[in-house]
Amino acid sequence: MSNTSSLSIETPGRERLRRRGDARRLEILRAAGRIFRQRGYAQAGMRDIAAAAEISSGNLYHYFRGKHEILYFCQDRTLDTMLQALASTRSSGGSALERLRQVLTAHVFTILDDVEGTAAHLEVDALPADLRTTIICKRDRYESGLRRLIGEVIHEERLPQRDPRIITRAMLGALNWTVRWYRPQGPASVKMVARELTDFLMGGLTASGDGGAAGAPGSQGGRT
Amino acid sequence: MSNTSSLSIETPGRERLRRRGDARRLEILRAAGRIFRQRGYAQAGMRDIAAAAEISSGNLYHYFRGKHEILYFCQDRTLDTMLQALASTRSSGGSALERLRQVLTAHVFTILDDVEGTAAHLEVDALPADLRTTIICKRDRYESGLRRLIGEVIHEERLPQRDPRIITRAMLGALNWTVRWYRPQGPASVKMVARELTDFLMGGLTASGDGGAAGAPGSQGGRT
DNA sequence: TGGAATATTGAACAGCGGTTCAAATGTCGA
DNA sequence: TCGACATTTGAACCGCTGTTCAATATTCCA
Repeated sequence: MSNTSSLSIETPGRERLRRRGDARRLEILRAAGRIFRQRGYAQAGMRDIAAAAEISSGNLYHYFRGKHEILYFCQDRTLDTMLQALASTRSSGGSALERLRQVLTAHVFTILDDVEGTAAHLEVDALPADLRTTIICKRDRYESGLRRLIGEVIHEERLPQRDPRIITRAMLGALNWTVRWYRPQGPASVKMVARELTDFLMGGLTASGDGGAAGAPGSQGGRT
Repeated sequence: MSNTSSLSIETPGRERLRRRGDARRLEILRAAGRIFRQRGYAQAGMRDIAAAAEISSGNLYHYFRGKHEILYFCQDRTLDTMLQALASTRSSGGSALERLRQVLTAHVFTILDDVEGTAAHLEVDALPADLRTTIICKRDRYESGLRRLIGEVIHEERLPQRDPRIITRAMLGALNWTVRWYRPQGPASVKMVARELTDFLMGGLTASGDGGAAGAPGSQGGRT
């Protein structure tokens, strides 16, 4: 966080200033996160972000090198939250099934929460190469942690072997997709959505291990 | 498709010309679809699309009113394919479970197929208002068709009641998310991905109807 | 209080990218 | 072959948007 080159001795005053700067920096990130979720990175203008943060557009550049960096820190913050949730369940001592449920629920909240929620971590492609590799690395850490957890569930519950990579991504897809359709004004609360989603992802639609008749491997309809 | 104002009588020659124009129009849409999937709508430039379609940038405007319209037709085509798949299973006479499996598989192919696949239908927000409403309407028709099918499955198989709207969107999320991670050069073929995904979505992770201990409604870790 | 460092502003800049356009070329029926 | 119409081109246009900058205001320590 502290990016100030520590050449000068930090007097108490300086310290307070820096703190105030960091606070403002966080406000900006929150505002940017909101705008990004509303319009997407490409559509969000610096002037929009500035307005949402209630400062002038030029002033943004006093806290960040540019739009890229704002996006970068948004993503970084979100991923940190998710990694933290992953880590905290690891020490919770529950069964793998319970821990997975906790992680999935936390994921929904991290994305959708109206105050702190961000979906910026979905726009990786918008980052320049150097920043992108850092983020992708962190994202992969989260994904592989989740994958390992899913692997544990499969092992503990003696479920039929499946490719955990694809299952992980299926879950991430279902979770991340919520930003595309969830609206706070809508009928469902974040809590309800998280509940229903995890229920579905954990339990699945059918009671049998294999989803019914393995129908029609041959192509049918449209252009399969 | 035929947008030519039908004031003039169509001579056989005109007809052939129009057909040739339509063929080119389709080539452009295919090329645009590829570019959109690679870079996303915002990052895709008209000059890129033109290059991919092997024509000059200015010439694009002889076939489409602008970038918006290209996206529009891409989305329209994709949705038509999906609606067709939905309709064709309806008359296939299989059980609801089988039909759902078919639709999910077809969905993956429609998105990921290397020749015809498009993911443009995910970028609804980029459209201007008038075009957007048309597309959203069609997309909703697909979604509600899928939702109905899922409802039938729940009813036929006597599964525990859940909110079909959220389940539908969970499935759509898992399916549509594939564009974010699937790479043709990667280890898995489209067929394998479709198979694993539908297996997961149909059968679910666990054998029991309710995914294990309903762990910890209380908040834990991170900022839930 | 004075002065140095920090914050803040809004106008100006720059270039990227969608679009337009006049001109050249190709196509087809008569 | 001629004329009408479709097709194609590439340069020029222009508005939008990220960014810069010089000037002004604010903050805080001595």
